[in-house]
Amino acid sequence: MSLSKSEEELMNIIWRLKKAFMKDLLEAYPEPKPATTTVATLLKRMADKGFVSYKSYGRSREYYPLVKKKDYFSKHVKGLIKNFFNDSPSQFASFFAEETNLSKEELEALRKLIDQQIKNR
Amino acid sequence: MSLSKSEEELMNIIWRLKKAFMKDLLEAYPEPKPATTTVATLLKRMADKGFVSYKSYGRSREYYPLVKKKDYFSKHVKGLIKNFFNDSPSQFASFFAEETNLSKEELEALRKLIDQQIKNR
DNA sequence: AATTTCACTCTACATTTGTAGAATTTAAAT
DNA sequence: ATTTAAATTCTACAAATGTAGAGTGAAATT
Repeated sequence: MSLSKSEEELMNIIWRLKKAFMKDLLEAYPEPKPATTTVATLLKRMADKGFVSYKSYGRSREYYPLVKKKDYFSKHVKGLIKNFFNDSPSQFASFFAEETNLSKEELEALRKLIDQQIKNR
Repeated sequence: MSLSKSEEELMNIIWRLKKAFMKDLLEAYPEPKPATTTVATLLKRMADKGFVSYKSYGRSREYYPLVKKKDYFSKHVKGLIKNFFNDSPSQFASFFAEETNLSKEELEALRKLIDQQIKNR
């Protein structure tokens, strides 16, 4: 089960805030903000799908993520790689290096990182 | 306008084959293959969305992509980066380098590529 | 020429998604 | 205690998606 577009948007807010009440979520939305009921519906669906949970405080709830952003994202990228790059991360990586417009600084930082990785093997 | 999950799957087949008649598409599908009419519906929707077109040969059509895989994919990754990494490709890159399990060889190949990129600036 | 086969169109329908009003609950404020 | 305000639930509904049967027309086969 995965999140839809607008659920994903909300999920991002929740990850960012770490935990939040309804009003925090609404505040965090950019204009034009959705109706409270819309967010409530999304939250319910996301809870059903197992992506968020909450702690009740009287009338209201403090929502928090059940899935780590890293994990969610990992799965995402893996899907992309599988679909578009014959399941080959390196094929993907080279595409990425060529196509994304990284600045010289960014590229150098990235190289440093890769060196680090190589050492760690 | 973007492609749905199953449209994307079909799109991948079309990219792979470069051009294809209905029967080629069906052949290319893994088991369990969808009904012809299902594929036809998807093709129609994809044509409406501007992702594929076709050349008619009598009773049947030869379909081909209107959008390059590279371009489609690019947009995809940009979206991901925007959503999950504050719009920072390098942040994404480092995540990628850390999380994806590239082999030493792959990492070295990737470094070579990055060096190339750095030179080209 | 008659029949079979294939691709396409039309129609259909269940599920998921995006969005939100109405009603309800309940805490907070007066 | 009464009113108000916020959060939740219920209900709804249009659009998008996944899937495919029925019907049609034309090409290929017999």
